[in-house]
Amino acid sequence: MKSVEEQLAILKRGVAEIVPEEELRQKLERSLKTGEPLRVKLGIDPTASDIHLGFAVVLRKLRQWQDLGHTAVLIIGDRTATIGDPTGRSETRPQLSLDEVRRNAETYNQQIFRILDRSRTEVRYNSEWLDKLTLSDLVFIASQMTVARMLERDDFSQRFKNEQPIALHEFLYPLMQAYDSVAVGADVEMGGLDQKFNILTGRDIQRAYGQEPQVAFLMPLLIGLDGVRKMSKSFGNYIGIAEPPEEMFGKVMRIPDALMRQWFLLCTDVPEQEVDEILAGHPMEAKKRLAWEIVRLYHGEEAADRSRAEFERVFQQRELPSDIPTVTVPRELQAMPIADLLVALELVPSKNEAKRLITEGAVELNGERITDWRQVTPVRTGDIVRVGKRKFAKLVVSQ
RNA sequence: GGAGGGGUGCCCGAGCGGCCAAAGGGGCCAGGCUGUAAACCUGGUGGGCGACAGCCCUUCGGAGGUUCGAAUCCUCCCCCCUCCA
Repeated sequence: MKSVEEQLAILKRGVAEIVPEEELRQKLERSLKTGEPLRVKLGIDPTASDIHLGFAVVLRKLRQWQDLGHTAVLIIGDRTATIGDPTGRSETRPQLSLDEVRRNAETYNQQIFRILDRSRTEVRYNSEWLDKLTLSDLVFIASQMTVARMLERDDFSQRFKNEQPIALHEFLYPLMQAYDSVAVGADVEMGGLDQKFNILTGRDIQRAYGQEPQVAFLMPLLIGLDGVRKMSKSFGNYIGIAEPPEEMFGKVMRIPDALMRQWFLLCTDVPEQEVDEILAGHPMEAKKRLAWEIVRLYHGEEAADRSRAEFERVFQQRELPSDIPTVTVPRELQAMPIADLLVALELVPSKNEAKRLITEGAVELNGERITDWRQVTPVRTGDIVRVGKRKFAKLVVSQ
């Protein structure tokens, strides 16, 4: 086992906050002495099915804990998801049914172990203990928290100020998450910076149950593709870890330059010093390296090389992608106004949209811009249609 | 339970009888410029028909009603917020 200092050095890379850091050191020391691994908790509510790079930041950190010999306690919040985490929300979260949650959890499980080490992960569902709580348990837990503290939270106070409704059950969420820590006896709880309140509440509730409080281990929130807001499915500014390599590469290339440093530190294993060297060079080269590193992590080196070559071909050399999806054109549609053709082939959602795009010069047939949506050009097998920057289709006329 | 305010397009928000498919902003899409970055400039942003004009259909919480005509007025219902209890 590595020394406490070595462990801390690894763990602290990219971290946002450790509260309180001194307690973490003590726990690590004790663990080293007794040989007893720390129990590092991570709670996830399977509210969506895909895991994105932002969440991967926390997962990757948890993986580091595992590699240092500690135990990851992964809590699937099947019960808490039916409450809905109010963190950062400007409105009440939809409450999911237990069924939906379990279905999402399936997908999660498949993706999550692309990052975590399955053999060193203890997976628990929190309905296991939350559903056993009695009313008097709940009253006891709730009595540990005050309304004032709850309302201090930025998300709640914002909503209160903006006259947005806050449902009473939303107050229960942090308390239940906190009780999870009691149930599994967590030494450390991981989470994004936005989880600070919830995780600190865990300390209070653990204390109330006579347990040693956990340490809050908080990772920064990864900024999403828009360069402004945190990466999140609901903002649509994310990259899923299961996305195809080329897609991933292309999306990384579209992030604002200013994000590169954070992304390098949080999404790759490139040593900090090397990151600085990379960033000192041409920004585009740096970004390609970033994209390459990320793709490699989830799809392997070969896929990373391929994506890079593809990117350079299509967007820098402006050549056609090597792999263009084919679309079958029924024979009778072979000669019809181009706008209708685009709709019929489902390359655009409506004819108005097709007209718009054509008028704007976004549509090309075999490399030639089409400007009149009424144009009737009989298409042949092998013709290439391009819509906008990134949408290509190879036509195949059916016999 | 009482009093008041409010529900508008993906989001915020103006409109309060016709000129409203609905100002303005954000987001998004496209074009330009580039490093497919950002910033910036331009245009677009319900659907359908059409020769750029123009026409038709669906939309302003829900259901009815008044009117030649309603997002705008009336009735009932649903939901949200504030204050008092």
